Amino acid sequence: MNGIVDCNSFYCSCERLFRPDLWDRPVVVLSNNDGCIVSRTDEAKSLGVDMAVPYYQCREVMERHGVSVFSSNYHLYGDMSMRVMDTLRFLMDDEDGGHERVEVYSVDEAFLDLRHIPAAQLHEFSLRLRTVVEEWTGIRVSVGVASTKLLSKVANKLAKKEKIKTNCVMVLDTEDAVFEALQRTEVGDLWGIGRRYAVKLRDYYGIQNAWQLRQMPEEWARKNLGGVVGVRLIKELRGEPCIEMKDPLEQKKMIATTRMFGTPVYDLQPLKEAVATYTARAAEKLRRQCSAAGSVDVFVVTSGDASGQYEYDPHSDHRYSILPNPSSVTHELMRYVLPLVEQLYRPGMKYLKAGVILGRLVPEGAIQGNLFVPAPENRNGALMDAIDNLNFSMRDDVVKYLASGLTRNWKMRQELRSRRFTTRWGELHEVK
DNA sequence: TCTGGGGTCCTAGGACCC
DNA sequence: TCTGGGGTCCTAGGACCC
Repeated sequence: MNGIVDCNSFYCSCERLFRPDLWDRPVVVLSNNDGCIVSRTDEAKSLGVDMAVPYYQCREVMERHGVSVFSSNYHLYGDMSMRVMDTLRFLMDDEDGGHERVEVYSVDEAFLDLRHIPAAQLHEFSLRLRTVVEEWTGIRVSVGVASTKLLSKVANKLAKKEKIKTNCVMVLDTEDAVFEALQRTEVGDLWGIGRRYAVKLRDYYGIQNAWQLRQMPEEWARKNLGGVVGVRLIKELRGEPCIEMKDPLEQKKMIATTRMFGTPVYDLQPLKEAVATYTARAAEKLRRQCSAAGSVDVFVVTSGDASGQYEYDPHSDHRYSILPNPSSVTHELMRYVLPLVEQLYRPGMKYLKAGVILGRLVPEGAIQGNLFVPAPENRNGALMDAIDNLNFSMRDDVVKYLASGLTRNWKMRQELRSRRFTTRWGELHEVK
């Protein structure tokens, strides 16, 4: 059997850890740039605060009801995530590095391979996971268990919907249980069915719930639900596992760093500084997984012109270069990135966002030589190591490239961020 | 004034090869 | 005069996830 553990309102739960006064109060956390709602507690949800809604649209309602609002504090969430995952690995007896039973799927979710747990003990074991994780980390989780990943996601969602009745744990171990769960699951709530497909299924095919979808033939899914993706979805609904546990050592195939600007940018210089900064960040991620990039892609998003258009009507444009030799050295990447910014720049435009995407990644140890271009003599590995170590140990960017700029007026807004309680000495929780 | 960031997988279609 | 069939590789774009 397969399980999934999912933290309840993860970002909000992290904020509550250090604010016990908010324990039963409505809380939300905002995306970068304080743009929209990315996490909300049940209390906020019942006030009608929806997920992914722009902050400015529900600000008034939230103020009226005294909702506590936080900017994203990724230092805190990242650290808490590690603690939760470590706890799961311990409880799953997953420490010897052999076959991995815990697959970290996102910052707040992990799939579990439960084949070693006897069927009769699955429920008790899941309850134990839930209880111990809460005791050790303070984070409450929900557990769903079933024969496939997709079905365990269904179980998890239902467990979370009826926390009191289920104690945040649901095991679908009989045909009847699966039937009932799928009947109660709207098709748009299924993992793999997004907004587009949900509308199509409901309006065009009259399919409302997951059980109805399960009755559809595979060939129909191949035609109308994204090819093999749709077929896999139907099979998983029927209890036939098609989505394997992923190898945790797999490397990323692309690495991106992209940001909205805190305030719009109009000039070339700050635009270049921002993109240079993103390049440095992306290159760090690249080196952390010991890869080198064979291509760089820069994109910008504009809206109207500098005269101040009213409507929000974003347009994006991009340019890319293929590197003669894959590289992971920040300033080598910048040498290809910055001319692309100049190509993209149009005076008088209002820039809202920009980003860098590193592609064609290869393992650093095995960079293929280019027959026609001599490899750079010094690969600057030691310099990059030194910068990475400094920046990592001091946490902030103490060493940076001049191309990244010094003033950084375009940096994102984060006006409501809590302290980095668990990762900064200077921001530790104080007990009086 | 104003809507995040970082990924994955898949398909269609064009260019090119023999 | 007239123009196949089979294959690969690449890119753009769509859909999805959290």
